[in-house]
Amino acid sequence: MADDQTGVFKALADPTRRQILQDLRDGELAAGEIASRFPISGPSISRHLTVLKAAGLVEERRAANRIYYSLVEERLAVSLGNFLSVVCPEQVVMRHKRKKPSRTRSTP
Amino acid sequence: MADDQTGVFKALADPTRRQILQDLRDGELAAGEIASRFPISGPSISRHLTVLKAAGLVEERRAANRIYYSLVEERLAVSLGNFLSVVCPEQVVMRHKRKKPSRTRSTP
DNA sequence: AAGTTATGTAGCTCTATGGCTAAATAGCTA
DNA sequence: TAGCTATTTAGCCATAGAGCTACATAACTT
Repeated sequence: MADDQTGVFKALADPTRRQILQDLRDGELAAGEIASRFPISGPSISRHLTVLKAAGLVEERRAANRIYYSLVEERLAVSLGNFLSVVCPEQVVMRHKRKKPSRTRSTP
Repeated sequence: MADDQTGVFKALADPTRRQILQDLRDGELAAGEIASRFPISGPSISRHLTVLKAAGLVEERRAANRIYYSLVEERLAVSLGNFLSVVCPEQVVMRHKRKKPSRTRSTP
């Protein structure tokens, strides 16, 4: 994909893909489970998942027969957050999430 | 455009349009001034501006011969912010901007 | 091994997108 | 009015995008 940011925004430009991300908010789902939520064909969903994966917005985990997809929240937050902070820094605040806290204290 | 959100995300999917928004961050610019910053033709820029305007991300002001475009910051912040707050609410915080404070007190 | 389920890949079609040039419009300026 | 500048509109082309069906893979289940 062109640059990194373009990959993310292009991925988000499709309503089906945005809905997939939203569906993944509550936890991972197998490809088929995702497909069953939409009126379009399995292969089409498969391609949407490929696009999301290429953009780094989802990850896959293979187990048995299935392929489970899950949201990469930080990727999404960082991409959009970066753009927002450049174009309208006054209106949105990124909540910084430590990548690796030096010593894990009480991480709820 | 499909729904509102799709209009915004599709508009943002193009790097030239994102750069235009970024250029407008420092204040309004005439169409020609914008065009002169890119290696592509005037008419192409004009169409990009039409897309941004349709998405509600820029506004135009006509003065004399010129058409000045300016950023609609809130539109951008609210669209992306809404989506982010649905998909990964933990990571980004919208800074609420009062539309019309009933009585302006000490707004920190 | 054979069959079944879960997904992805190939290849086709149609529409949308983005770039270009040429021409139209709008509004100054002389 | 004639002409100049700024910008958009029209129309063309090439590429990308999204949907579909048919087929190929992968991995379980008998």
